[in-house]
Amino acid sequence: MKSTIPDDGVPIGQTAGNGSDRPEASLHGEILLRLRDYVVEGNIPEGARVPERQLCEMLGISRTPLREALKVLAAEGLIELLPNRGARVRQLSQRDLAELFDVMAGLESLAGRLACEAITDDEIADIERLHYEMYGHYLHRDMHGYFLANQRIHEAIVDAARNETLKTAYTNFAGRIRRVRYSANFARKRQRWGEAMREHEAILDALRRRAASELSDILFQHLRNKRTAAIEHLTEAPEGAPASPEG
Amino acid sequence: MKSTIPDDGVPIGQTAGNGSDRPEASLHGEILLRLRDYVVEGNIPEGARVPERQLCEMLGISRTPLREALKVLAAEGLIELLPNRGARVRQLSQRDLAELFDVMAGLESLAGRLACEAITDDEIADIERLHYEMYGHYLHRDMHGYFLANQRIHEAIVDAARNETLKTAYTNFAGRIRRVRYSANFARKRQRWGEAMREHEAILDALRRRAASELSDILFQHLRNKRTAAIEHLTEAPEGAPASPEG
DNA sequence: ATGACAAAAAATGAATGCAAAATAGTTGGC
DNA sequence: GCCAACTATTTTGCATTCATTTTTTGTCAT
Repeated sequence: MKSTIPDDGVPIGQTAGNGSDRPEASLHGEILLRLRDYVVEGNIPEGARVPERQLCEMLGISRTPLREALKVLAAEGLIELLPNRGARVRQLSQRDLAELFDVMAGLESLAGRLACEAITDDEIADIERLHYEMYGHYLHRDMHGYFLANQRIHEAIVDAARNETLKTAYTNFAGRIRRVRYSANFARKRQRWGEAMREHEAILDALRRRAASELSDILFQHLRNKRTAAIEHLTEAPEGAPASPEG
Repeated sequence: MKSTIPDDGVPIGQTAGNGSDRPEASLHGEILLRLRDYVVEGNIPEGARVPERQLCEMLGISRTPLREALKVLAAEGLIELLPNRGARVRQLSQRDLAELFDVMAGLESLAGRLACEAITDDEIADIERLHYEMYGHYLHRDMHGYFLANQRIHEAIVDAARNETLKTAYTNFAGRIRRVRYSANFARKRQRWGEAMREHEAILDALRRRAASELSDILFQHLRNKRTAAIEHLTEAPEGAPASPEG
């Protein structure tokens, strides 16, 4: 059965939709990137089993590099590896979600604190522009645009912290809750939107004054509120959630 | 100097000094734990190349599970994998160190904030006991005891945050700077010791009052001061530098 | 008909084998 | 005598193969 995978099947460079713009030499690295995206984007239902063989055929590689990639994804917290029972997409309990949001809040809070030490006026101006852009989306009730602008603002703050280690960790955690995060934003009632806008104004204000502790507080609270909204949302519509809390 | 290392060398179960108390079924998991400890404890000089073959013989396993473990350690940031050029123990630049300390500061700061929401009086009492124990070590100039008590206090705060995700991340980052962290504590001049004690008192005070934002600030500043001390220390005595490659 | 047991099938974990790349060692040219 | 190019050895990356473990399926007994 094995050799039925001809070379012409799916050569490595194919990277469907991925674009070959990412500089990754080794096969396992390539696989890692593709698999991570594949999982993060939600192509596999939560808790679903991920058969190695099937993925191998899909990616056109042997099991060795795939298993290496799986180990890394497990270390990142995206999937879990049950001994002798294969890989499953990690299912986030409500508790897990709450924890992740809090950690994200802590990281952004830290980013804000550090940003106050290093941010330039130009960077603040950039964030202001994003803020007004977001405000425009808010007025037009453009949910998607608002979401993107919002994300870019938070990214800009993390960038301004000038801490690659922080940014890497932030990106990692963000990946874990990406799906939920997005759908959680849809959960925003009008009222919460308004609150969020006011919070963002406060963020900008503190940033302009380089008030580190204050900004840290505001950012944490801002993310905390998002967390609440997200969890309420999932409680109401437990789409991918495990109905029975396991702990 | 070919391999010529007979099979009778070191069977897997040997786990010298490790003790088999850790519940890890799979071989690669066992390997991962042992390798991580091995690296964290500084058995391999920074920046040194780590040939797979050699590690395999040392651990008595084949390359496959070892390579899986290496990939995970690379994802954790302990080592780095150069394409086609093997694994090296990651060498932390001063910048990396500064970044890591800041992230640790952010995580502890977050831990303190969260702890204020959930900590019990008993837990605070525990921390108080640790504090007085630490004070005793301080008075007796017992550096090692002080270091351990100090570490336990910070751990207790992280535990009190009741956030497993945070704890995992904290442990991971702590592992990356463990060596430096320890030697950095030796760097403490008398004066810094006194300061640290006062900071710890402030931490306890804020914790008793459940003053989340305040505690968050104090913890961040406390770690920031440690960071400064550590980096100054390394600047004066760059011990871990790659004086002589392993050849 | 249902449950338990057993054998077959499939999947996972680890080892080995092979091709390509890198490093070391050597030779040849200037 | 020194540097460059070429060859040999080592090392890495991936595929394949082997050995367990799990899961499924089929049979039998109650």
